[in-house]
Amino acid sequence: MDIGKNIRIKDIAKLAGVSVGTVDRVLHNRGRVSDEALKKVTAVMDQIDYKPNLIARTLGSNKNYKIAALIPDPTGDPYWAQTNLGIIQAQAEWAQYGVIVDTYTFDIFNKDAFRGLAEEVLESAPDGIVIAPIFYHESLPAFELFQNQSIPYVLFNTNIPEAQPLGFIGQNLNQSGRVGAELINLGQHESGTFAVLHIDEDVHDSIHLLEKEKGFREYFQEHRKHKFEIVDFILNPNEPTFKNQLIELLADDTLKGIFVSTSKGTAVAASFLEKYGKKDIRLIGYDLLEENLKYLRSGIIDFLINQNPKRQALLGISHLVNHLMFKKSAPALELFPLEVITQQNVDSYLGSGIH
Amino acid sequence: MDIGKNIRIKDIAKLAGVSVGTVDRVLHNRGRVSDEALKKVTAVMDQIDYKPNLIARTLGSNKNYKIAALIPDPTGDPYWAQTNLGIIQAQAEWAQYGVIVDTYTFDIFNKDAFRGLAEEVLESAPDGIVIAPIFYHESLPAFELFQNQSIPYVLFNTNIPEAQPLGFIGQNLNQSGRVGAELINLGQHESGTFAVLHIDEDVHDSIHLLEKEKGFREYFQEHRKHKFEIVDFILNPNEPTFKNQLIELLADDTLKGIFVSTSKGTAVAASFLEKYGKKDIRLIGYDLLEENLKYLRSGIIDFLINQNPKRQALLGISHLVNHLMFKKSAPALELFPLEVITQQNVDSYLGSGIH
DNA sequence: TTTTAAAATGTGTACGCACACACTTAATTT
DNA sequence: AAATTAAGTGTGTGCGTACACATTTTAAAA
Repeated sequence: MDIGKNIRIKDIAKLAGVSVGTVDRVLHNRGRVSDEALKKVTAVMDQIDYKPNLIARTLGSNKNYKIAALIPDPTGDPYWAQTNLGIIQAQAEWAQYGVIVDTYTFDIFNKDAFRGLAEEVLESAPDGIVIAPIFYHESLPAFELFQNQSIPYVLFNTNIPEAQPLGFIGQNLNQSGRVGAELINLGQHESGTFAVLHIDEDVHDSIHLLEKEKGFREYFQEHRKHKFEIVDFILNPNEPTFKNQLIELLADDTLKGIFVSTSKGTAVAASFLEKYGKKDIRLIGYDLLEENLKYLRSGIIDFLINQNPKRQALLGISHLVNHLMFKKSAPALELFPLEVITQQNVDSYLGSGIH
Repeated sequence: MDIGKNIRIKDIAKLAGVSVGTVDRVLHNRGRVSDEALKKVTAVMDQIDYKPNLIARTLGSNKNYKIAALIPDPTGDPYWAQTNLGIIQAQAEWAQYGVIVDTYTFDIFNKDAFRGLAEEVLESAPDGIVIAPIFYHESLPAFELFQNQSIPYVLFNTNIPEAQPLGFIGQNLNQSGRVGAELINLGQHESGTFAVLHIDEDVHDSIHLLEKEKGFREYFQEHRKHKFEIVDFILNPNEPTFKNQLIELLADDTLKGIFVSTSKGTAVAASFLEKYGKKDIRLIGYDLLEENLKYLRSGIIDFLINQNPKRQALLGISHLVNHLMFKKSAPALELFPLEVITQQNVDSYLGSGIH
């Protein structure tokens, strides 16, 4: 291995017996180059392993990139607040590289407002967009707009197969449900009932939640050691019937475990288990939200599956910057590991700067 | 927020009414600067938020950094092979920035050879060192050598409190044992026996393994719901008595679970459980080694705690590069999350490029 | 006061790449 | 054959920082 200096364009030029300008034209195939010169340069290129100095390249173009982040309003919403933290961290991390991240938030109950927002974003002419497209139908026209203006965009949190983004960052929801099933099933030696709860103020992403339930049920079909009954509920905590529905569920003495498909719903379910002294019912939910941590530490919640909303946002922006600034491509599909959080390992996650 | 161009040294100079050279001297406090000039520059610095352009800075210094990685010989050792993979990945990742990583391997049974290696490494005059210091006593003089030559070094895998490295990358072993205890205890409703096995060809890091056991036992002292007996063994698979010791252990009908403190030992224990049809005994071990994955998928192993040797090495080198090249400091203590791996989430870990 | 040293400050260049522009040579047109 | 256009090629500059070196200013010594 030759340890010395890296090969520069200048070196290629010298080896090929042409000027740096010609090499530059060959490398980026711009301008015109004679067949003869082209041959000489490509001959050298085949011989050596030229790796452009990304630092120098970036310094030269030295643009100030503007990135737009579209997420649901994080105010009073612990899940999207985590996402927002990821955006803020990305902002701080990339600020010194001249990257500016503008966050645009929308009301998760107001689909119409979302339509207008996409246009508002475009007016600011961003160089790239990261978006958590929780509205399926309303997102499609937005993507078309982005595509027309050829603005690269990255999806996270919710995947939309019809879109053609730079990449998607999230988790395999079906497999996530299977993990939930596996954890709820562990060490259960008697038959009984498991409940799947979709607790959400809104139903916009119920499709995604149902994907988790599908995985959950599939697991038990493949591992039918004991006879388990699985019941499922789609609950809205704002409905007056909500409380009674849960109480009725808890009254079932055969209930062995509860799998909550939403992060916010997890704490709600936990509060009921605590209130009615049902500590022995295994509870599995999502995400390291403050409330959830409290119940995890007190033993009400047994497992949390970490969706890592913060890092999803952080990585989404990093992908975009790598694409824009360093012309580095990232995998189109970045599926995060399905992290299992328990009382004993939760601190190791909270302490780790990466997560 | 002012979106325009970032503030450059040139701008500070103009605002302070001095030259860029003076600003440079103030920023890096080199050379002499008059009180008056110092005051003018610091006054401007207080006003504005100057963030040096790391790209330009790096381009200028444009050195070829040489990093030495000291690890146990990965040949025929799946754990250190993972570590080696991390080094190779780091190599590829940083190659275009002019970073060269030289790997020095040593025999885990030959402490004397290790002493010589440290000197050999120093002869190559590396700019930084990453090291997995599995020999406690033999490492100390090596660190002193590094310190004397003021070569920055990063520890990973094994922490040595007496050392003064740039940072340590690893896990909290006590807490790791607690996680093992928690997982082995989950859903166990009858009293019985748990075994802690330290299966290792060598005893050099038994101190560290015992730290895991300590955490394991502490967990049960704090959560004494049922009456559990905990037995522990330090076993060498090369000893002739090894097989019988394990068979004897498995003959105990009250045995509910086994916690293996080493990654290689995990597969060994699994093979015994499989051979003697003791599938119901809960088995918890370490790391995503090929062998372990096989037993995890077949259900012999119930949980693996991921120590992520690959990423430990990768991150160790990244820390060093950030320090050398970008003058960015990293946390002195990077404790990885204690990742719980199960049959259902293992693929999400293997598929993820980050892990 | 002049000389000499020290302190303070300014100027210039390299780092590697991208891109603008000027220049040379060859091919057409007038 | 001269003038014009096009094709091909080389030169030069900026990006922001770091650092070497030249230059100016100030203080101390002769």
